[in-house]
Parts: sequence; structure tokens; C-alpha cells
Amino acid sequence: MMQLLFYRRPSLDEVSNMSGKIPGVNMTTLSALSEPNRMNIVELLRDGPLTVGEIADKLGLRQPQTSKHLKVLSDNGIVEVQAEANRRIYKLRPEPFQALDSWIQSFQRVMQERFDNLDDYLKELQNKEKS
Amino acid sequence: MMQLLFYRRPSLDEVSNMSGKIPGVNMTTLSALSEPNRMNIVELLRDGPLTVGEIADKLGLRQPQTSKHLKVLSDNGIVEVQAEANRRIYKLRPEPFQALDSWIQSFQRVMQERFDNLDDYLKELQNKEKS
DNA sequence: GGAGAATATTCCCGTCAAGGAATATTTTAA
DNA sequence: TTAAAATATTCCTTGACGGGAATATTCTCC
Repeated sequence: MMQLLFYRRPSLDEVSNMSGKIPGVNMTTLSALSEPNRMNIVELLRDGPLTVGEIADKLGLRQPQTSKHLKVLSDNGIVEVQAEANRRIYKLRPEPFQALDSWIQSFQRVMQERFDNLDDYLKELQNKEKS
Repeated sequence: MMQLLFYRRPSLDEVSNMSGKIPGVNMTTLSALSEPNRMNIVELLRDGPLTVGEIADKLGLRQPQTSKHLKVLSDNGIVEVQAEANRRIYKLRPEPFQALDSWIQSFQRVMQERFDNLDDYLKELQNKEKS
């Protein structure tokens, strides 16, 4: 069961300073998803595209807030829009999730290797102290 | 290539209201990781356990800030501590990443199915308008 | 016990995002 | 062209978090 503390998300400037440091994953996706309403929107869109009004209805959100959250998701490439008459139909884009997936995959691999070699580290520490 | 916008992270209260809605993944992990310095710490710990001082050195952070970030990561079960004399050795815990992994996996599955049936949705919309 | 190293905590401040309310924009239909 | 529906945008306020600085705590060693 994952947990996710809710602290202030860093500003756009802070983020852009980081970009490129983490291969395949810059952090805007995580930040966008760490807002509960946006995560709920994303979960909702798993079942297929929806209009703004439908999303607002199903989540009990007001329309302006829904539009704002969708803008954030859209700016980050998490969703895309298709205009259809008066309505805007939002759907998920798979790319961010694929990137997130491959990041975690590589993560898991390294973690597995390094999992229980705390003992090794302790010996390292002792060696350093001798010198 | 993932993106991650940086907006305010929701408060702890907001998060606890969401808990359980997303099976296996509540959002505190994402929120904790969406802070650049904390993400850097996590990336650093991929290579093995480190003390607070070492983390601060390698990332160019001050010690108090480093401790604060580590506390957030610790409170969220992303890292665990082992006391060793004066020092505290921090290492990653695999569970949050496994949970995040399985969430994305299930996500990918559903997205694959629903990927390109926007046409179906448009037909649905038209049917609704007739009634 | 006292000094000093390593780490944690507290306080204050500035910033920035999320919500509310109102308004603007776009589109269709009559 | 007006009206009305659907959506986007703006302005304002509030609250929370991250950084800085200082201090507290914990531990070891003499």
C-alpha cells in the first residue's frame, strides 16, 4: 500500500532546473498526479474519454476547477483534448505512463541487486574510519 | 519522456480523505517524490544506503534540509533508518515502488484496451442526444 | 562530565498553488 | 442576432511547504 504525503509541490522554475537529471522521468508527471482531484480524474479516464461536464459530475467538482485541473494535466501531456461541438473530450495519453513504468522498472532492478547489502556498507564505513 | 508540472501539493488532510480510493496506491508516495530534492535523494539511494551527511554532501544540500526531506521520505515509508553510532543510515524500502509498479501495470492494461475507441464514445454521445 | 561530531527540531518568512466567485469565450440552435 | 449550454479564464484569498538560521538532541571519546 503506497502512501503519499501532501506537501507543497515545487514551482515550475524549480522543476525546470531539474530536468534531465532523471533519465526518462522528469518530475512534472509525478507532481501533476500527486494532486488528489487530478489523480481521480486520471483514474476516471481509465475507463474511456469523458467531457469536462461528465468529469465534474462524477467527481463532484465545480466546472472551473475541473477545467483548471484538466489544463494542468494537458500541459503535462497526461491527457489530450478533442473538440466536439461545444464540448471538449479529454482522454489519457499513454506516453507519460510508459515513461513512468520504465523508470520504475529500472528502479526495481537496481533495488533488487542492492537490497540487503547493508552489511557491506557498514564495512565500508569502518574502512573509511581507519584511513 | 515524462513531464511533471510543479504545483502545490495537497495537504495531509486532503490526502487522508482520498486514502483507499485508489487500490494499492494512495497518493502520498507521489507527492513525496514530486519534490526535486527528495527525488534526487531517492535516486542517490538507488546505489546503496547513505548517511545524512553523505547525502547532503553529494547533493549540495544543507544538513537540516536534508534531514527534513529524509523525514518526509521516512514518514511515507519510502526510506528506512538504521542508527549506527552518531550516524543515521538511510536506505530505500522496496514496498512503495512495488505498489507504484503494480498500479502502473494495471493502468497500462486498461489503457491498452481502451486506447483507440474514441469513435465508440462519439457514437455514445450521439445516442444520448437523441434521447 | 565536557567537547565535539552527526543529526534532528523549531521558528520565521516568502512563495505559490488550489478553491471560490465572477466573467469571458465558444458553439449551437432558433 | 439572441439565448443558452459548455467550457475556459481571471482575480482574489488562504494555507501549506520549503529554505534559512539558530538551537536542541544524541552519541562517542577523552
